[in-house]
Amino acid sequence: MKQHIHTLFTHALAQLQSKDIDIQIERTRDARHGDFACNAAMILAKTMRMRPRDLAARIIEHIPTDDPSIAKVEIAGPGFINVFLTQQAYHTVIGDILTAQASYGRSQIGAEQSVMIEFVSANPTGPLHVGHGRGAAYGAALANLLTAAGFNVHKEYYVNDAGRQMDILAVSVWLRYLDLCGETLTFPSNGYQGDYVWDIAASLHREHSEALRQSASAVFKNIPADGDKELHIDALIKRSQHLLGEASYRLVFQRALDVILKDIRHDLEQFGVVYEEWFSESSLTSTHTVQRAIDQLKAGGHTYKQEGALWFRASAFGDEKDRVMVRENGQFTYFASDIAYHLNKLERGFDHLINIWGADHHGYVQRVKAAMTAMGADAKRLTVLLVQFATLYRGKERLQMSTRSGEFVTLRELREEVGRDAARFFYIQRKSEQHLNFDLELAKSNSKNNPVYYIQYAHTRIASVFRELREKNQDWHHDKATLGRLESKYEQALLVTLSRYPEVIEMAAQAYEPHQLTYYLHDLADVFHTFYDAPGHKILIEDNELRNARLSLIAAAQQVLHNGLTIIGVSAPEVM
RNA sequence: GUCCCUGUAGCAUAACUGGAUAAUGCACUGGCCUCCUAAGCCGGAGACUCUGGGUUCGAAUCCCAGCGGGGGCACCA
Repeated sequence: MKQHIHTLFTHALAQLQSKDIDIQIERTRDARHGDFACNAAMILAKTMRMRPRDLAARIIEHIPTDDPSIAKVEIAGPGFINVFLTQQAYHTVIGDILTAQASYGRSQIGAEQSVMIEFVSANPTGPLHVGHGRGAAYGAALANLLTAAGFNVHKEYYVNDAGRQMDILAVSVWLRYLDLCGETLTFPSNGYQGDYVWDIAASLHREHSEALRQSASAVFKNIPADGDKELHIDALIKRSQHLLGEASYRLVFQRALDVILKDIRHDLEQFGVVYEEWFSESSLTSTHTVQRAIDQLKAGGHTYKQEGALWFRASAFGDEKDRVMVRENGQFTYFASDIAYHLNKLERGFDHLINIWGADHHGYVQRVKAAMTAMGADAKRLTVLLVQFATLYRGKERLQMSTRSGEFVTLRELREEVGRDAARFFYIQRKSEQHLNFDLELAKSNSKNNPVYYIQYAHTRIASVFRELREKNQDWHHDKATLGRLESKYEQALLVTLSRYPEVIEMAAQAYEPHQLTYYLHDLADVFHTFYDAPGHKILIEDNELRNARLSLIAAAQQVLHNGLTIIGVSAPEVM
């Protein structure tokens, strides 16, 4: 609809001047200003040396008067051109919705371009906590939104299964295992202390009995004191690898990784978040992609050696300073893997890359883009969306979240406490760059006033009407000839809101802002509830024609509620 | 110190990305169930959009300065 108006104005302007002008058509806030407004006259007034209202009058002359969707066109205020639509224009919306069904609102702006969205990608060193939930909900909703906008979306989780944190996890598990074997030891303060570590250790103990046992004194002999936490844990890693030997260490390491990854995957599935691919960081090393990325940068002359380390000249590409890729001890940095990962993404041929990162990764954006540029890629293909932290409160008390100390609140706990639908909705209700205060007590105690239930309830009420209709054995089929009976302001408001849906999808997708959809759905539910409760607006009435017209209307509303809720990952229940 | 995000009713957030009278929920308050689900509806009160300049026909939105909140500035991941 909006597109149609846009086309009419573009043609009208083309007849007034030769240049192509990018005009804006907007929904009006106030019904007295019509349905759509165009501000072209005010913007062009200066360059055309005319008064805005005079220019508006000339533009209107070139709007066809016989267009079936336009009732009238007016000039208002400083030079707005307001467009009023005909009833007929709105009636076609219902037919569109009922015909297209689940695909109503799908747009072609994506033009089948491929987009890869990488999100969550939490280290597999413990269960997901509530902070990860935000990235999960946001990423999944954004992926659905982009799909609806006509993009080919590929969702991916980058598994950091290499590196020191994983070794710390493996050692943590092994030490707990030794404890279960009856060894007496002091657990390193830098180790992972969550209960899940005990669980993994217990499973190892059940399966391998004491086969992996070493004496605590052998493990801790000559290990630097825990006063220097980093030194202490690093020494323990080396000692564990030495005592266990390659194969056994690998066994402990792999067990920890498998259990946690399986848990994360399960957790996300329960949260309604599924991926096309779980990409392993260590595969980058085994396929020599890291080395290849480094060689490519070397060949381009973007590296240098200093103090035994290999540096990438990131500062030459807009980063604050140069970055190390290969450490003095010969190991790749995390950054080196990251460059390789992005090289791999580029090679897979995606048109757009989207990374959803926590705000703490802010410093990484520039350097990754710098590396892409240095490798000859267009850094604009990569969009990094930073999601601010979610802070969890229980009443006034702010809860601490640290995977290391094990005192975090997990995503699973949150889901069990407030429910999947409410959690998904709350997470994306605000802009991603806005801080999120999540008060558990409020979410629980106020669950009846929850906006998500308000929207779902609208869907349920409609389902209930159709249940009633079936019970009465009454027949209904959409007949556009009856739509003329929809004359009240309540019915009109519903029609207007329903017609906005495709525009909302496009705007939300283009701005990467799923929260726009949550607000729209609340609007739609609001307009529906008002209609439903308005005097004289009962749906199942004797007047067949009006009844059928209203049934068409609410069937369309139900479809749009369903479509929108599906995109944000919330269920559309038949009964509540 | 520097870079990024941010400041809107008591609280939490919107504002079609520069448009017309700043919207929604919670909290507060007055009404509505012989009626398709009251997880609902109708009404009331509540805002100098942090401050001071600037750009514009028009600013919560853009620019500059200041004040407050969060985050980043590793041969950690």
